[in-house]
Amino acid sequence: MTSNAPSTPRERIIQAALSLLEAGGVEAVSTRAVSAAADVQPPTIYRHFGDMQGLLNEVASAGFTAYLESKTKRTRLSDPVQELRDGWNLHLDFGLTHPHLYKLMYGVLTDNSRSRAALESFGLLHNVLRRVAEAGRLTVDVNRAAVMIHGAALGTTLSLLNSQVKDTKLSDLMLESVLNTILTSESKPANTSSQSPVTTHAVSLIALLPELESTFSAAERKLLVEWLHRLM
Amino acid sequence: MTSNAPSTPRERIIQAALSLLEAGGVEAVSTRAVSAAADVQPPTIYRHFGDMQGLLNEVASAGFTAYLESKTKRTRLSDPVQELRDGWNLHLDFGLTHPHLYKLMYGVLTDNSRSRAALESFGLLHNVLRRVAEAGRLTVDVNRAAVMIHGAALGTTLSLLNSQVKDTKLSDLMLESVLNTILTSESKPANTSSQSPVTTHAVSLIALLPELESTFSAAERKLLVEWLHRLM
DNA sequence: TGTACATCAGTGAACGCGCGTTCACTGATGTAC
DNA sequence: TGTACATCAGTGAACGCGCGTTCACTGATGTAC
Repeated sequence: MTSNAPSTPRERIIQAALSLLEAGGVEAVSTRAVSAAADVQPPTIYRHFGDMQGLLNEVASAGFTAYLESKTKRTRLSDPVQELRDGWNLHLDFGLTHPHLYKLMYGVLTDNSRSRAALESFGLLHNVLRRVAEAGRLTVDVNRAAVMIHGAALGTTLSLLNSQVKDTKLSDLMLESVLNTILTSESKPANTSSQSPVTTHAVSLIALLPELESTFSAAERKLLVEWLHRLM
Repeated sequence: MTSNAPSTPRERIIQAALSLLEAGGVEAVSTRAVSAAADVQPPTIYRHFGDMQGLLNEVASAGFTAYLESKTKRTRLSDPVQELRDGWNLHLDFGLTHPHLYKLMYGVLTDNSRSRAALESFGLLHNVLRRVAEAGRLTVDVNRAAVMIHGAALGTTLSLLNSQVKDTKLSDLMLESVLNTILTSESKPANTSSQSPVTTHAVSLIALLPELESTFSAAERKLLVEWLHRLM
């Protein structure tokens, strides 16, 4: 299992902190717990990272880098918009598989400005968007586009993390909403905002169904709702 | 200044906790600090709220309610879409003026599910969206629309809180992006005729049914058509 | 109306604990001459 | 090559502190008869 355990104290400390973070959240990362798990005395942490906050910063950065490296497929594609989509999916996947690390990275937990790792990821997003802009496909300022995409990704990720039932289409809908706003029309996705009219009518009917008390029996109503949902 | 200081210990405790929260974040809300500020002994907190978590829950709820009440203009408008926009702006304003309370409410800080206050606000959103759906202007399921709007609002609020430079147009762009996805085009409202909207949707669905070759079995289709006819 | 009793909000003091951090140290490694 | 010295990563032990929580209590208020 831990065959390739890192050998230097510094690496062991970061690894131990990362494990504690993923398992129990940022509150589980204490100097005592870390030093015990890394088989080191507490002062060693201070020698390497200055203080607890320095360690957390390093953990965020290391965790993010490790995740990025594990996804080596992330090459530069010819189509920057496709790269944008890939990056979005990568962002969500990262957040959903590493919730505590994710929250630490994006400074949601503290008042601190974002971690180095967050700035790095924001830089990647910026670069892709610049290429989109160079291709003449962006309708808004690069920075504004970056903030929009990042905000949408953040909100979507946190919503999915907090919700019990995962809406698998949520992520796609959110991305297409934003792309629809920031991309020129020729590069817009085919038909997301204007979903098939069938869906619209089904949605409306379901909403109006309670008014139709006497039209259907309970059993009929149940089956009808089920069918209408099939159309959405 | 504090002319109208609440008199009961319970009120004083909640007020004190709220003040500490707004001033120094959730970490500043300790039993010691609260009891000192409320001029009460620590055990009084336990008598009223069970434990620290209970107090925080109450604080989130009270703070949110107080904010909502301060915005009494929030009446039921004839246009639910306008109400949606108002609600969005209210959400962002709340988050930006009460960052710590906001983060506490929406459970971003902990693994806990959302607070009672968050559920309440989500319920309000749900209600407005149901009216939008009834007006035939929603292209997606009510719940999905609610999750999308909430996610976008959350991400936008947190992004603005974390960023140094506030992009004042960000909020509007995000809202319009989502609305563009979940609303039907406003220029062609679903019910122009004098027919009841139910009839319109039923007619439209029946007309579109032939496109849905694979969605229903022959028997299902037959029954569905019969039911839709009942609505005409 | 007066007495005896129950209820219970709030008090005062203390508990044990884990926290971040610091101090004086040791002992291995590298460097100058 | 050998010796003397500087550097510095890591140790072992301890610091003071504020934390959430608990205990036994007091004294005011309400209620039964």
